[in-house]
This record gives sequence, structure tokens and C-alpha cells, in this order.
Amino acid sequence: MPLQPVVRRSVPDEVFDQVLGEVVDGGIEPGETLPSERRLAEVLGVSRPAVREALQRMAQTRLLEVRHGGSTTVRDFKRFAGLDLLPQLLVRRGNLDAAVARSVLEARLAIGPSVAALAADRGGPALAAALEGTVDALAATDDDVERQRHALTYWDQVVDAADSVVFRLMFNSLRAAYEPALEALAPAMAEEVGQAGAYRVLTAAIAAGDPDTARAAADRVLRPATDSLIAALSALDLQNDEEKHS
Amino acid sequence: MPLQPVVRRSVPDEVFDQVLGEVVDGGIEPGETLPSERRLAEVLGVSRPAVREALQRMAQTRLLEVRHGGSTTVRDFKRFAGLDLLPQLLVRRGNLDAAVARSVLEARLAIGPSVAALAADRGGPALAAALEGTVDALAATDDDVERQRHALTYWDQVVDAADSVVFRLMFNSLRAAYEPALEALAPAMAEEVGQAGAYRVLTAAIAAGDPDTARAAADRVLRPATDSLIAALSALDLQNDEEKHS
DNA sequence: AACGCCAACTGGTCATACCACTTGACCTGC
DNA sequence: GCAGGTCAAGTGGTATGACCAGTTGGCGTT
Repeated sequence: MPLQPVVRRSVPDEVFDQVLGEVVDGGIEPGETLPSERRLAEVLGVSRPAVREALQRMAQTRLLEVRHGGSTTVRDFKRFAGLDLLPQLLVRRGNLDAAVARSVLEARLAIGPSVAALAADRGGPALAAALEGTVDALAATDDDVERQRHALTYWDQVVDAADSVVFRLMFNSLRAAYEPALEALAPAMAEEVGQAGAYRVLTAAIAAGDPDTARAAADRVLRPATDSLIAALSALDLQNDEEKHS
Repeated sequence: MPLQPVVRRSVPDEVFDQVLGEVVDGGIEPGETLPSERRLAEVLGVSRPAVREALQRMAQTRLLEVRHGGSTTVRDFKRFAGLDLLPQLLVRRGNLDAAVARSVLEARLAIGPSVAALAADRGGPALAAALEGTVDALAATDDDVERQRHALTYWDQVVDAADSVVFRLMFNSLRAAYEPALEALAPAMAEEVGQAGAYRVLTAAIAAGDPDTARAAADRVLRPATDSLIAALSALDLQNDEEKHS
């Protein structure tokens, strides 16, 4: 087995994860109050600053409402959590959540073509050369993990060219959720990143400054793997349901 | 003037904002190291735990890289920041950033129709009734602020029906950026939220379970205000440029 | 019964001490 | 001279205890 970097989990990290689990898995309903910081510190066997740091981080993502002098209440994460929570929802307790994964694929398919269209509209000649270089690199390797990285680089360049802060931030959030599982997903994504030709067509459309063609080409890059993965996820889901009922 | 709730800014909040400003405005380049926690505490005249809390919160949003024993370095927020940073980018130092606002409008126009299509595909009969009720409420008031709130509720219901975690989280993030400025934006959005008819067409398409029609109808709801606002922002931008050069 | 005060509890902040880790200079042995 | 190990200094990580500041609810007064 290949050597892995040791994971060093700090105390606040641990507390954060535990409280997050309670909130996300419904152990504490929205509107309920959390135990006081002192009490939590006592129960968890850690110092109050450690608890405090975890709760403040959670408050920053709008999952808690902390009131000076009053109690700390849990908010409805489905209504208030931002996209930065995606990594924690995508893989919970070490398992991939099929419904979340499906929605990631759907979002990718919905947004990618729009970004490509914007890039076609705004990208200059330098962009085309850069994209071609990335596709060349993608085509030059046989390793699926490497190919995925090149594909990520490719989309990174497209997003840059789209010159949209919002899409850039969305891309960053999605990448943060995706990258940790990149190696595990290599077989599943092999179909997509193996199609260098589709990327070349997209590159040509972007280089030509043709938004509509670029949109369609991006769809052709993303759709096949999206469809087959969603089908696979559905099958997995049915299977899990059967196991539960047996 | 109407009484306003007092804003209570905690010490870590203040530190967070200051450091964030340095990072976002380029006062500290990516890769550079931050002063040590003790040093920062001394310079800012606050305690180390306060500094620590601010830095940890910043690290959670991937804007800093904190290494135990080593130094804390600044990361490139353009590459790593998630969508949750949007509120702070949209309005910086009290001013609306035109480029960011434009990208919000673009993203809204690109994503809204896709979400509507998903909702049409997945929504049941209960959804149609709920949406109609919201449009009725929207049509029943003359106050632009109230109308905006109803429009938000409308989209909230659509996003719910789309049954997609990712789009839900994106919507939450966008709303978090949008709501604080809701009152200021009332005149700008009046054009859109005044068109109850367009919402009714969209509602009918969703109720009919027709994704393609819903997509087109959503586009018609969002596009007019999007186009005119982007035009207004461009004019504003040119004007600012002229002021700079004069 | 209504009001106002106050004690108890909550989060907010600070100072300080010590632990754990990284770094780089220095020193050793070859 | 240089590869190796050693160690001190500096960094972030954690804990403790104290006190400030705001909220809440009960209890007494009116």
C-alpha cells in the first residue's frame, strides 16, 4: 500500500465534525438550542476555547445562530448552508451520498455549457492556445487520474476566460468537493476524460468565438459520463433500498 | 429615519474583516506569510485567541493555509475561495462591485432556467398550487420590496422542487449575498418582479411538467431585468473609468 | 396585576502557561 | 568538506481561569 500523509485532526476540527454531524443528520432539529459552551466543553472533555472555535466556524457558515448572552440555536442547514458545505454533504461518514453526487453531476451538466458559452464570447487568442496545450497533455497520457487533472485544468482555464466571479467561486467549491475523491472516481470518469476529441471540438468552438456552438460542444463533452453515472447511482440506490428492506 | 438594529461587531469579526481585506485587496500576495498570531495580536491590540479565531475562520474558507509549527501563508482567493465568499466580494468597503454584480446576474440567468426545467420534471401537483399562491401574493402588492420577497419565495419553492442539493446550496449562497441589499435594489428589480404574468406562464409550464417550456419561460422572467441591469452596470463602469482618468 | 430590579446563566474577551511541531543553525563525525 | 544528527528558537495548538457583557426569568415591590 502506498504511504499516505498522516491526517492530523485538531481538537476544534473534531468538535466541528461532531456538532456538524448532529446538525446535518438531524440529531438536533432546527430551532433547538445547543448546550452552553461550558457544558459542551465538559461533555466533550476539551477546553472551552476549542469548543468556541468550532461553534464560531459553524456560525460563519450560517448553520448556527449565536447570541451574546442568550443561547446558541441550530438553523436549518437546508435553507441556510452555502455551497461550501458541499464537501461535507457529498461524503458523510466516509460514504458517498448518492443523491448529492447526482445533483453535482446535474449541476455540472447545466452550468458547464453556459460557462463555455461565456468563454467563447470573451476569450482571446491566448486562450485557444492554452486550451489546446491542455488537451494535448490530456491526450498524451494513459493514466486516468492524470487525465482527470488535465480535464480540471482545462475547465479551470475555461472558467477563467468566462470572466465571471460567481462561476469562478462555484467552480472552486465544486472542485473542493471533487478533488478529494478524484482517485476513487478515476474509473467512473475514464469515459469522459478519454474523449480528447470532444475536448478538441469544444476548444475549436471557443477559439472561434461561437457561444452557441461552444455550448453544444460542452454538452457533448459532459453529457455521456453524466448520464451513465446517474444511471449507475440510481441502480446503487435501488440496491441499497432493497438491502434495507430485507 | 427609521430606527436600525445596532450592529455589534465582535473583536474576531473585526480582525477577520481586516485580514480579509488585506488578502482580497492584494495587500498580501498569495504565498506570502502572515505575521505570527502573537505578533498580530500585539499589532492589533487584541488577545491571541481573538486573532486565532479569525485566522481559523479564514482558513476554513481556504483563504489561508495554517501549518502547525510553521508559518501561516496566504492562498490565492481567486483560485480557492468558495461561493460563500460572494457577499464579501459583492459589496466591499460599502460599495457594490460592478463586475461581481454583473456576474451574479449572468449566473442567475444561466442557472435559473435549468432549475426551472428540473422542477418541471420533478414537481408534483402540490408544487403548482404553492407557486400559484406565491404569484398571487406577488401580484397583490404594490410594494417593490414586498414583491422581491415574494419572488425570492417563488424561486425558493422552485429550487426545492428541483430536488438538487447543489442548486439548493447555490441558491442559499446567492440569497445570502442578495438579501442584505434587497431594499437598495428595489428600484432596479421593479421591472422584473412587476411582471406577474411572466411568473404565471412559468408556473403553468412547471405545473404541466414540461421542462423545455419551463426553461424558456424562466428565461423570459429573468432576461429583461438582467439585460437592462448589465447595461446600467456597464455605463456605470465607463463613467467610473472616466473619472479615474480625469 | 404591573412594574422594576437583580441574580443566574449565557456568550465575549483576555492573560498566561505549557505542549507539539517545524525550521534552520550549529556541531559532530566521517 | 560534507552528510548526519542535535538542539534552540519560533510557530501554531490547547488548556485554565478569570472577568466583562448581554439576556433571561423570577421575585419582590408597588
